Amino acid sequence: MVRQPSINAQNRPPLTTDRIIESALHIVDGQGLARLTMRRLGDALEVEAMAIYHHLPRGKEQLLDHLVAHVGAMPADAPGGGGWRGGLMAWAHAYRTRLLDHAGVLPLLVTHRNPAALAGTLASLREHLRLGGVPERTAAVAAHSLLGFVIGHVALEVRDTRGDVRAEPGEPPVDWEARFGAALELVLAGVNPG
Amino acid sequence: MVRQPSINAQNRPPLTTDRIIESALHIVDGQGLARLTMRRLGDALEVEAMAIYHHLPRGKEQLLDHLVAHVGAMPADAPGGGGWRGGLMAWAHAYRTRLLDHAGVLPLLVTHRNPAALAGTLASLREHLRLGGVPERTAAVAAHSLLGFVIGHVALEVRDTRGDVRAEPGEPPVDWEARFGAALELVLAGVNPG
DNA sequence: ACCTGAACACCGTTCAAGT
DNA sequence: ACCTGAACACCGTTCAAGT
Repeated sequence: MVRQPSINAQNRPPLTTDRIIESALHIVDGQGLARLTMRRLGDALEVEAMAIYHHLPRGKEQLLDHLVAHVGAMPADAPGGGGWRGGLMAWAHAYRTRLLDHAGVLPLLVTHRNPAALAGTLASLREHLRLGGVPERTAAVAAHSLLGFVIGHVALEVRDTRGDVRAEPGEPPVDWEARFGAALELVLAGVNPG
Repeated sequence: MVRQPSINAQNRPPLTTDRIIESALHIVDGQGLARLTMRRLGDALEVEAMAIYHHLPRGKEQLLDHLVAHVGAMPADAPGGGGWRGGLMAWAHAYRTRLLDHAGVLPLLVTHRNPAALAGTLASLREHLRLGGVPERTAAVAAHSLLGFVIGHVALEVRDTRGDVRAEPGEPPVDWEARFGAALELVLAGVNPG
């Protein structure tokens, strides 16, 4: 074991904005949004809570803004082999997975917080449709329709599934993966090129 | 002025669960969810915060559960003159208005909190479609698709509009009412009876 | 430049006490 | 039964101080 010269006395990595975001997301994913506090985040980073303010001067607000950007930004690629419809379906499935993996930040997504966070994602959806031959005006409507649908559908999923799995008397449990796919086809069916 | 006999010494109406919910919703609508605290709610009701716990033993959690139920529950009527499609469009516009009026509770809607809150609304949508001749399986998918779409689309609206009206350089401001209507038609276009 | 420690003004909630 | 008042364990954040 060769000791590095001039290693930090406490032997810990320097505090960076990226490490703060990553650690915050880890807390939200594992314990829920309510348990994300500056003091707990400081503990996780082995630092006093107040040290965070040196990297995020606007404090917790700025931290939450970063979480929204981190989870909500996911541009769609230009339409490829599967055609624009197939490309959008793949994007929707991937975006759904992202939202489900970070369901704790979903409440932050339906707020005015960080208005620019979803702008890039929306713009890429419009461009994807435009390149697929969908006229400009329809593309704008379809982009809002698709992104809104995915967010709202995941909200319904989270609402129904998270928590203890209790057998309901009447109805069988919903296969959300299949349900989402079917609803997605229904939504995209209404979009016509030209 | 005839004085009522046995009037309350403090001359205030008795504290009820309904008055608590109503007052809480008023705070959320006017000042935002973050400013809804048990102490402020007590002030608004001219009561000590701790008095609320006598009506809502589970405290703030139970209060928020009530807000979700109050805003999220809005069954669709059976299909009438305008046909099932027209009925669903009217319902969607009304539900959108409801959500926009109480945008502060939207973050609570995309949580596992009060899982039963939207069950009645969803069931009424399924029944509406079923009565309109849409087969059972398609109706279930379409109900999730429609409710998810409305919630998600309102989320995008809130995200874009709330806050200071700043003129963006490139794009003109979105007419959200029209955009929602167009996207709604697009979503419903995919639903076919029989 | 980067982090700490104490302090301030808040929270939600409990618990014994009042009427 | 219904409400109060004090208390407890937390919050986010400021600010002067350390290195």
